[in-house]
Amino acid sequence: MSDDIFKKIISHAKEYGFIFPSSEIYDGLSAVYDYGQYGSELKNNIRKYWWKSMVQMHSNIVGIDAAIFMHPTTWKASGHVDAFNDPLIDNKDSKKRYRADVLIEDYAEKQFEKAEKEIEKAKKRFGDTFDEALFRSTNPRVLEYRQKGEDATAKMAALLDANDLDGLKKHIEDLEIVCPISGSRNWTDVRQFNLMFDTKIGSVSEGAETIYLRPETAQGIFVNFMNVYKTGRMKIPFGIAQTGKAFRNEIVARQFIFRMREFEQMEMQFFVRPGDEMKWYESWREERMKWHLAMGIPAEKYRWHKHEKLAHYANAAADIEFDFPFGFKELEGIHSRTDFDLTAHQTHSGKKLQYFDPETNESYVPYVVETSIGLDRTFLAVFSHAFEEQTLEDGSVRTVLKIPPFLAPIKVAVLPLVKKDGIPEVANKILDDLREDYMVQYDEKDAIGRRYRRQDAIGTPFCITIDYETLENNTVTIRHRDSMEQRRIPAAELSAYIASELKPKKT
RNA sequence: GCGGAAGUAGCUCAUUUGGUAGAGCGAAAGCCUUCCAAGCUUUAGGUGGCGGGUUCGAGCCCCGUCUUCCGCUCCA
Repeated sequence: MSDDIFKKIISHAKEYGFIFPSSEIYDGLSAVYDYGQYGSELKNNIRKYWWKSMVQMHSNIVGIDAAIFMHPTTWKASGHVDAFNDPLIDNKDSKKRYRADVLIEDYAEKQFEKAEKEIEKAKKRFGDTFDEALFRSTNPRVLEYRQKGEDATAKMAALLDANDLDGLKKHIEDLEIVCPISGSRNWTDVRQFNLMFDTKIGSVSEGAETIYLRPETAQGIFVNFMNVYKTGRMKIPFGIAQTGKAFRNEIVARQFIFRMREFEQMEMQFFVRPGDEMKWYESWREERMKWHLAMGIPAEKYRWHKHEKLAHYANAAADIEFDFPFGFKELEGIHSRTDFDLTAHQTHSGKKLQYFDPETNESYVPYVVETSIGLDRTFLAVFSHAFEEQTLEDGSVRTVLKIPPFLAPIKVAVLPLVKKDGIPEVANKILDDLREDYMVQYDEKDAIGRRYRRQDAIGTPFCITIDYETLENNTVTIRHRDSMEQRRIPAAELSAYIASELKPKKT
């Protein structure tokens, strides 16, 4: 059902110039897409809406545009080099994939549990006279289990450090670890999945250094913290915002533009005094949800998802999920990142990344509350929610994109009712007047009803029609996309009227 | 990456057992029209994903490959 709608949405996106598969004439490139003539407009408008809300509307937030290439140490400090390098292994019978290190850790955990069980059993047997500490340190069974577990993880750590994947596989086989699903020991080789893209910097290939395409934009903000703080006369609390491309070599990339290898993030890192972070975390959660709702999309399409298991850098995290055609999925994350990143960069760079607080007369590494939203995902949220096939009273079907007017790629279509009697000339005059302020389109081909439908299909909120009455009193009709209703207004008032209709909703 | 399904015009699809491709919508040019798709004329657009094999002959059968879609571990 919704699968069907999703397919229609993808087709529509292509057919009307919103999104094309990348390099399609060469059969495309998996999980990479291009934005077409209307798609890039919509995407730009969403980005502008975000930038205005975050930067222009906050006197204590500034924007930057950091490079995609960054010094390789950045990613050691951020934890991405380690966290994004997973050794994976498949069980050939169950077809399940596991992280090799997790399998071994689970095995070790099992050994520890066995040791605890021995202790429990002994407790029951000896009753009150039981000396747990003595038993724990002397019982051969307990010691053996604990030793097994510790050996397993110690050896694993050594193998991981040496990047010895064959050794890791042998280790799993030696420990006789079985797949929890199939129960078999029929394992594939261990393979390393590096989720960061790398490339070489330097024109000569020897001596060239491996660098990564950033997997998140946030680090470009952290490494510029001192620059912005010093040159921008910033006082805590303050934020730094940035939009830009990020790259992840996802193992599976799916669901149209929802998960792409190359995607665009809109992030804001908000620097606060340590201890204040929960207050700001709550406040930004509220503010970000308002931003979504101000697009006029109903609240029931959104929900919160609180993280139980936190990433290595966070002490609180929640996601805004959106009801996509394939279900509720993450759209934006609001994370309290503590001082993890700045402290890590301070350690790795040897440079002080601290804020001097004149009120308390002391320096500290600020805490960070991050808002991080996927631009492509927001695009998909807006687009998929806007897509509608309406059955009208006469039984005809109207395909319409109910994109929030202020985000629509084309704001106004100017349509002469007929192609004669000087009407196109008047229409072109009006078109030129509006072009200065709005993305406009002119169409004189085919019956008027068909032209309306064409504009509906690309989400144009307003169609202006010039008719014979225009020639008499210089008034035109303006048709609203969603209601299909028209009103007649003087041509001179058009620009002001449209401007007032294009404001985002206040919440 | 593994398993399953599928790749024919911009989109949705047809071509019944192999005989060298069609429709609807869409697009373009024009005609007709004073306000909500489907009026008329004309036109463009496909090396049937790509490569190989079987055959007198392959969109259809076989193999390989690429891509997409649906499930699994990662994530914005």
